[in-house]
Amino acid sequence: MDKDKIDKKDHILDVAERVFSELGFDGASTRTISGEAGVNMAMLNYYFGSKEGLFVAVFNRKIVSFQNLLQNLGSDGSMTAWDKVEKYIEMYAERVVNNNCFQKMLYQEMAMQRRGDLADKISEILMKNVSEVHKILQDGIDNGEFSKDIDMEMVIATIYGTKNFIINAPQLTSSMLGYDIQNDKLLEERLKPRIEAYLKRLLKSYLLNKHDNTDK
Amino acid sequence: MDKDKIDKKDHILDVAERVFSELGFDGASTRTISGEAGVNMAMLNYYFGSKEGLFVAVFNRKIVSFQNLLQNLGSDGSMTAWDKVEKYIEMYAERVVNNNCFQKMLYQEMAMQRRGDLADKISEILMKNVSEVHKILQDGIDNGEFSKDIDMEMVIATIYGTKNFIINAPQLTSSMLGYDIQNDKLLEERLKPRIEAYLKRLLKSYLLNKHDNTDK
DNA sequence: TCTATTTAATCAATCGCTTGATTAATTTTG
DNA sequence: CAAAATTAATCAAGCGATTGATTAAATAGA
Repeated sequence: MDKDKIDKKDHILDVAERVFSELGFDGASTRTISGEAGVNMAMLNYYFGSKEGLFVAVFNRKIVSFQNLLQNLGSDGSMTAWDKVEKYIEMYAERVVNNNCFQKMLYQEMAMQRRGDLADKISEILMKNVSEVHKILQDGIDNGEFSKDIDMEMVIATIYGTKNFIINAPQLTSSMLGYDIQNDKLLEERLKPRIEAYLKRLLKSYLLNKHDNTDK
Repeated sequence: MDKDKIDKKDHILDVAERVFSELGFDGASTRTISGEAGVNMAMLNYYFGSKEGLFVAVFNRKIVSFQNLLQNLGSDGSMTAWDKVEKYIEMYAERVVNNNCFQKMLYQEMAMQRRGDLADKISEILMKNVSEVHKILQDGIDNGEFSKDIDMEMVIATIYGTKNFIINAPQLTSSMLGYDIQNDKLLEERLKPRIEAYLKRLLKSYLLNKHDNTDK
């Protein structure tokens, strides 16, 4: 049946997503992926053309949800800029829990920029999100909510970077925080609200604060 | 000659460090490393035992400079806690320029936590740095300089994460910032001072600021 | 409707290649 | 000469990819 076919491809993508993010592109062999998915090795090439094709397929499946996450938020006229930032932080913290496996793989692949076209494609997609946040921040500056001399690009780097660091260096951050962030329960109940509260307050004091010009 | 031997090993380590950080552990083959270093492949095993031994050797060579970077700073009684934070940010921004190649590899390896013992070793080393920063922040709280309810661990994640994000996703951040951060000149003249100024102000407003307790 | 034909899905087997590592022979050094 | 350093050649293992055969499903022809 058609439904079964789609399910099977989706199942492969699910497994591939997990294995890729656990072992990286190189570390994840097609044998491992097909083995864990319970399908013949040749099926990967049959469905996705190549190993890289499979990787791209995993990536593409996520793009849609990536795309429109911010769209509505940015164009919502009923919220203040700061409300939007808060809302974005909440959406982002949510992804920490749900998509961290995939995002880990994504930034791994981007970090070692082999297969340059793919890394470019990834960053091109992410730039759309960046642009949306950028727009929100710019609006906040324009309407006087935010300090006019904030470094918008660095703020974005902080939001993404803080989360990525915690997720991508789990041994270190688990040791730092005193609990295992690879444990889903602890991730949801402790880390997620903590990141959320922290980022809100950190950015609130930076964006809204009126800075004095006296440098020590 | 003894000097030549040491030079040769050091040359291999230089090349290995670069190739590892460009291609990752898996992507960097021993043939590539030995080829670019201009030595026979077997020399890597002759000198370092194995590929992983070579990686550890590259890592160990850096440890010493890692270790004592913060040591003096933390135990300096003549500085305020905030002065120490500023100084640390400056030291850290300096490393952005000088060691980003190595640090990239380091976080790559930690991210995909295969070869668990190695990743554990890396994070164990880094925890020493984390502890030093933690101590500085705690001192600041204790003497009333910093707000008592700051999230110290998250602050650390922000410092490391912001920089790592910029360095590890160069395509994305170059596109964001409008100039190529892989260009050493631009990295030194534009990115480094920018990160420095940004982190100082970001953390200053967070650490020193007195927050009101009204949540919208 | 029943059969014939085409298409899609799946498989085991294997191809050529690269990997990290090792060997044994050779060269250099002291 | 003996020890250390270096080399070319080779190893088994694992890789991604492809093959040709087999099965299941869909379609067409009577």
